[in-house]
Amino acid sequence: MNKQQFKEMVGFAIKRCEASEKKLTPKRQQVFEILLQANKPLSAYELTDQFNKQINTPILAMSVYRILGFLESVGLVHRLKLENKFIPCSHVNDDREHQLSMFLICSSCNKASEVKDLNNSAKSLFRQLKMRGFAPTTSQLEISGVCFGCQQSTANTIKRKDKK
Amino acid sequence: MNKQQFKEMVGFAIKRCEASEKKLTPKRQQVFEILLQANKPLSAYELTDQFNKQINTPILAMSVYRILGFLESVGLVHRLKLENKFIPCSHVNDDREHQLSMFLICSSCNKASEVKDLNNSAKSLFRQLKMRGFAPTTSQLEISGVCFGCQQSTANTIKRKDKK
DNA sequence: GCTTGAAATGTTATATTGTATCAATAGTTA
DNA sequence: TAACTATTGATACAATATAACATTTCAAGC
Repeated sequence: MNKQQFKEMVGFAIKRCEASEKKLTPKRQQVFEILLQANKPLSAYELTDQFNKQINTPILAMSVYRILGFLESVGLVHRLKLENKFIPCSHVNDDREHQLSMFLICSSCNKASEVKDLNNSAKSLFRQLKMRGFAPTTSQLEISGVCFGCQQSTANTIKRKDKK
Repeated sequence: MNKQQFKEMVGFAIKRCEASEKKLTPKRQQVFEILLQANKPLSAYELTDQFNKQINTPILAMSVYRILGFLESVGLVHRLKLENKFIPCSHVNDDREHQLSMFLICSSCNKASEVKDLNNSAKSLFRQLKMRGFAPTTSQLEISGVCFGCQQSTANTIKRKDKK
């Protein structure tokens, strides 16, 4: 994430909080910023450690949990249940209500990306379930796998091995 | 789950372990049976408590974790990440390799059911992702929502309220 | 200015979930 | 029987998460 994007995201957070008349206090903003900089999901405790390394007003894990709860409640952060970690919501410049997000979690590099429900595949899956009597409320599908970059490097590694 | 089904499931577990040349020890079988009887997902500690209520040879949570790990490794138990709980695999009489399971978790009654990927909806979702560069390895989709039974009772409750 | 009430944060304690480690035991094989 | 392996016991501890109450901050109204 470059500086420009970072600023955009922070600006979005400020806007979002103003819109819902909630306060983005310094610590709340700092927690959000650390999550942005991390570039991968962080656990609450990893976040706490990072906070205390970077910022001179110390914070306790308890507060981090509360702040993460707040950020989640205003839709700025998502909690990944597969890993008990947190990532910032990626929908800057997109105030539409979150329909259905998918989180693609790479088991190789541990990064996660939030993607839209392309082709409404997930939506149609949910429709199937509904037709059969189960009414989904999940708004978040978490899928682990291997991202494009890691597939490439694995392929290269194998190639190199072959050459020997 | 009736007695007949229960016996079938236990029989399946025995068969499955024999097939993979692993031992289904008494405790392993008892843990599996408790999970069957529970009729809903249990956490490792809930399972431990239940075990110690029902069975006179006490067990520690540590052992329960190990046994759950074993049962998972032979495909008799699934771990639901959404809730950190465990349920028995429902695929009795079905030795095919587990392709893709979906777990429908009711947030009202807390029961969970494992369903097949009807219409290959999930499969086609995964295909979409693969085409876009992400290779899913998840074999388990967890979806929370409200089951049919609970939808009915909620509807009835609302009706009753309306009458007043 | 002061006060007061609500929201945020600090602080401590504790609950819950999960793993590491080494000892003891049981079951199997030579 | 001896020796090896797998299983389980037992203790400790790590990691994740919440409860409860105290303190601070800060805006609203006097």
